[in-house]
Amino acid sequence: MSGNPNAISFEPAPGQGVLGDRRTLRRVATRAEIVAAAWRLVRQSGLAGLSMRELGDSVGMRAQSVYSYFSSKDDIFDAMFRQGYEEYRATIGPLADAQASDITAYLQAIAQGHFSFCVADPARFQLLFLRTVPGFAPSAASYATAVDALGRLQSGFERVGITDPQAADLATAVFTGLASQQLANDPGGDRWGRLVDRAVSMVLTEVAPHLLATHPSASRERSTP
Amino acid sequence: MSGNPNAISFEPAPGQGVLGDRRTLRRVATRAEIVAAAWRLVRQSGLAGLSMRELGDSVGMRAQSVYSYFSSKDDIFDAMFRQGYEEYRATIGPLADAQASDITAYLQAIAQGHFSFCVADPARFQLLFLRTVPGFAPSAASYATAVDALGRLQSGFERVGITDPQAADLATAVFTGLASQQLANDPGGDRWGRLVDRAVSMVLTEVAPHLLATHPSASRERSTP
DNA sequence: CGGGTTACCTGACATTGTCAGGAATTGTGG
DNA sequence: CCACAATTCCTGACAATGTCAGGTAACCCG
Repeated sequence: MSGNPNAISFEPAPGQGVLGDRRTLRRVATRAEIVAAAWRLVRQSGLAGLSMRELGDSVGMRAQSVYSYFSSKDDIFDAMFRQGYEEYRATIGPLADAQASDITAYLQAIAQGHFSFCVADPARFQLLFLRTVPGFAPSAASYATAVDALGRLQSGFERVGITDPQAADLATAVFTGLASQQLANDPGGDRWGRLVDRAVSMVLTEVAPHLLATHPSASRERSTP
Repeated sequence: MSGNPNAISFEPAPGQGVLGDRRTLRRVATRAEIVAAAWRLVRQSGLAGLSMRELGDSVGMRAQSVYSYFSSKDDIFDAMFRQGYEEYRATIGPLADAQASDITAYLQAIAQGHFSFCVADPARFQLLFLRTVPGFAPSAASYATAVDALGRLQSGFERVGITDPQAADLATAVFTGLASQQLANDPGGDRWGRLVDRAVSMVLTEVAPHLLATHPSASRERSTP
């Protein structure tokens, strides 16, 4: 069973000593290299433009050899999906953990971070948030990563008083909707990006007006013509 | 030049009399039949799953024969894009033209219509609003149709006092964002659909509070636990 | 230095969008 | 009515795709 070429393992064979993971090390490095190359290609040709041949070329091997690292193209997307959400977590987490004295400023930082993350890499946004790749569905493990990462957003919302799940859904829809519109209708511009702060105050007024009332000065920041 | 097989014309040859559009009639009918079949296939296999062979089969011809009606696959997407926005116009137009005595109810009808239209056909939503098809970009004519259709939404917004372009952008982002989240994270459910009315009142409060103030009873509708 | 695992390769297959060229159908003018 | 012209649809073929099967060379351990 350990010789099954279909079993893509990137953990050392069980029962093996501390040594011998020289190969394993090299293996995970190559996997990472492939995923990095995939991101590179995807950024310039779109998600659907990712070609196994090209991917192989860009890491110096034949397309078929990639299959000893990933069981299929979707498996590569899965690794990208996971990594994308790890990046997301790394982006949003610190913002969500930050000082939240000024509710509006706090949520603005999160919303801006979310928006920037989305528009910074359209292909990534499409993979993580749009579920638009032909037959791709994340594996359970990758999905768990996604849930965890989005949980950080959620907990950020909670800290500003958005505890109602429906309110949180509304907030994510607003912020993700801005990014989506930006990418679809004005890529490279800021037609929707400049609305983020306004959207924040809109959402806060809707879902947590009581908290805003205690900081009446906070919602005035966008009134510079 | 009139014998150029690459020229896909669905207008009668210039200089021809009133008769002789028998062929032309048949031609546009077949084109429509092809587009209809394409929608059917796309609805069950996704946008990227549309195959020329399958499409040909489903209208009773070979894939290559489709090329005498459409110059390429993208050309078919273009026709679908156009038709999709004509449907959108037919959906939103009447709602935008309706009586607008109760501002909130009026905008709710539009928002619900928009949302229903989006989630009714995920493939269509993707084609019209997400711009996620590999190399596709709408032709100038189809784009004009889209602009016109979206203009109806815009004019609906204007009738409830959303005249600021930025406010309109914000509103479309909110409503389209809800649909996008619904399709990506809870297809078939209504986790985001039930937030539409709430989103309407949120948007109105943000962009046209003065108008809401004159109808204070209108924004109370969602307070049923 | 053997033996087994691993890394990569070549070859092949089905499927894709699309071009080139031929046959059959159709509508029109003499 | 019939020949000409246009159109409709076909068959063949090409390059590119994702992926399977099987072979060879490199590595690591005892």
